[in-house]
Amino acid sequence: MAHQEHSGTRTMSKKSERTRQRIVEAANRLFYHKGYHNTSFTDVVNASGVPRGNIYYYFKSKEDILHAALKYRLSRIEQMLQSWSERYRTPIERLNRFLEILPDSVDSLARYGCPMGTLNAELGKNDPALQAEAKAMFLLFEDWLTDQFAELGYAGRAREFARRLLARGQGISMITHVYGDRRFLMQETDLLQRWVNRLAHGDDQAEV
Amino acid sequence: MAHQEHSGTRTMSKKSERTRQRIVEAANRLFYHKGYHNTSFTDVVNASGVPRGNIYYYFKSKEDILHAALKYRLSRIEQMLQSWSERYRTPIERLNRFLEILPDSVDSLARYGCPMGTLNAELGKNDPALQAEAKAMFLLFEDWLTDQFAELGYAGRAREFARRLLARGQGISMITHVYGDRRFLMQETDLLQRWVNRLAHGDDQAEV
DNA sequence: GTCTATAATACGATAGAC
DNA sequence: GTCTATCGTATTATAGAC
Repeated sequence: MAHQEHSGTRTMSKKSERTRQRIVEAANRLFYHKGYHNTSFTDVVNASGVPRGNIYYYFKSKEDILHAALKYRLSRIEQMLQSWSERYRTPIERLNRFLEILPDSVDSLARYGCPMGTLNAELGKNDPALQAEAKAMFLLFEDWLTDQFAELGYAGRAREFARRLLARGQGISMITHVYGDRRFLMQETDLLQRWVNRLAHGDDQAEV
Repeated sequence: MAHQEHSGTRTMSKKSERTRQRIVEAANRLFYHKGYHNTSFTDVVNASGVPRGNIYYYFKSKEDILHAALKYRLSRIEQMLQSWSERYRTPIERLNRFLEILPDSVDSLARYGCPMGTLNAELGKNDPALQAEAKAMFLLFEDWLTDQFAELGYAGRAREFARRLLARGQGISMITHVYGDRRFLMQETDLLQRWVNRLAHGDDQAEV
C-alpha cells in the first residue's frame, strides 16, 4: 500500500527524508539549468540516482516535484534573508549584502540567467497556481528589502524602492545572460551600490 | 518528390507563401504565449489551421519553425526601427518612441512577459545556436539605441547607455509580468523618460 | 520501502493516397 | 501540392515482484 501522503515529511525516516531531499535538489538544479518543461522525468532519475518507481513513491507527479522544488527555494531564501538580518545590523549593510548576490553568482547568471526570473518567466506563461508559487520568491525579497528601505527612513517609498531594486537586478541578470557579459554585471552593480549608498546618506532625490 | 528547400521562398507561389506565413505567425504567437518547449506540434496545427503533413512540407522540423519565427521577428524589428528612424528626425524623439513600447504593450507584458526576454531566457539555457539567433533581437535594438545616444553627443558611452536602457526595460517587463502590476510599468517608464530627456539636455551626470 | 518492467499516452515526424 | 493515416519514440506514470 502507498504511504499516506506525498507532501508531508511527518512520518518519514531519516533515510527517506534524505532520499526525498536528493530528488528535490537534483530536480531543482535541472529546472534551473534546463528549464522545467525541458527537463524530463528521466533527467531527474539520472541526476538524482533514485530509481523511477521510488521517485513516484515520494512524489505523485512531475509537477509535484516542481512544487517541492519551489518550496525548497522559498525556505532557502527565507533562511538567507534571516541570516543576513542577524549578521548585519544596519540596513545599508544589508542592502549592500543583497547587491553582492550579483557578482557572487555572475558565472551562473551568465550561463542560466536568474533562477527566480527565468522560472517565473516560464511558469508565468501558463498555470496561475504555479505562477503564484514562483512569485512568492520575489515577495520574500521585496518584503525584506522594503524593511531595509523603511529603516533607512524612506517608509513611504520603501516598497517602491524595493521593487525598483528587484527590477534592476532582473534587468542586469537578463542582459548578462543574453550577452554572456560579466563586465556589464559588475559595472551595473556598481551603479546600484552607489544609488543605495546615496540613499543611505539622505539623498532622497537620488535618481535610480 | 519533395521541394528543393525548406528555408527559401524563391520558388514559392503566392498561395504557398501565404500558407507558410500563416504557420510562422501562429507558431510565433504560441512560442510567445506558451513558450517554445511547451508548445506542441499539434498546437501549431490547431492554431494555424494547416494540416500536419503540410506543415512538414514547409518546414522540416519543429525547430525549423522556430528558426523561421525568429527570422520573422528579426525582420519585424528591423522594419520598426527603420520606420522610426524615418518618421522621427531627432534622437530624443526616437528614444522616447522606443520607451513608448512599454506602455503600448503593457497588457501583453503583464500576461506573457517580454517576447524577446522570455524567449532568450528559455533558449539561452540550452542550445547555443538558438541562443545566438534570439540574442540577435537584442543586438538590433542595441545598435539602433547606440546610434541615437551617439547622435545625442555621447559617442563614447553610447553603447553603455543602450545596454543599460535595454536592461531597464527587461527588468521592468519581468517585474510587471511577475506581479501583473501595470502601474509599476507606467511609473518606471516615466523614470526612464526623465533620464533620457535629461541626457538630451546635456546632463551627462544624470544617474540612471 | 525498493526497484524493474511495462503500460498509456503525447510527441515529432513520415508515408503515401489523392 | 494537399491532406490523412500512421509510424517510432520519448514521455509521464503504474503495476507488481522482491
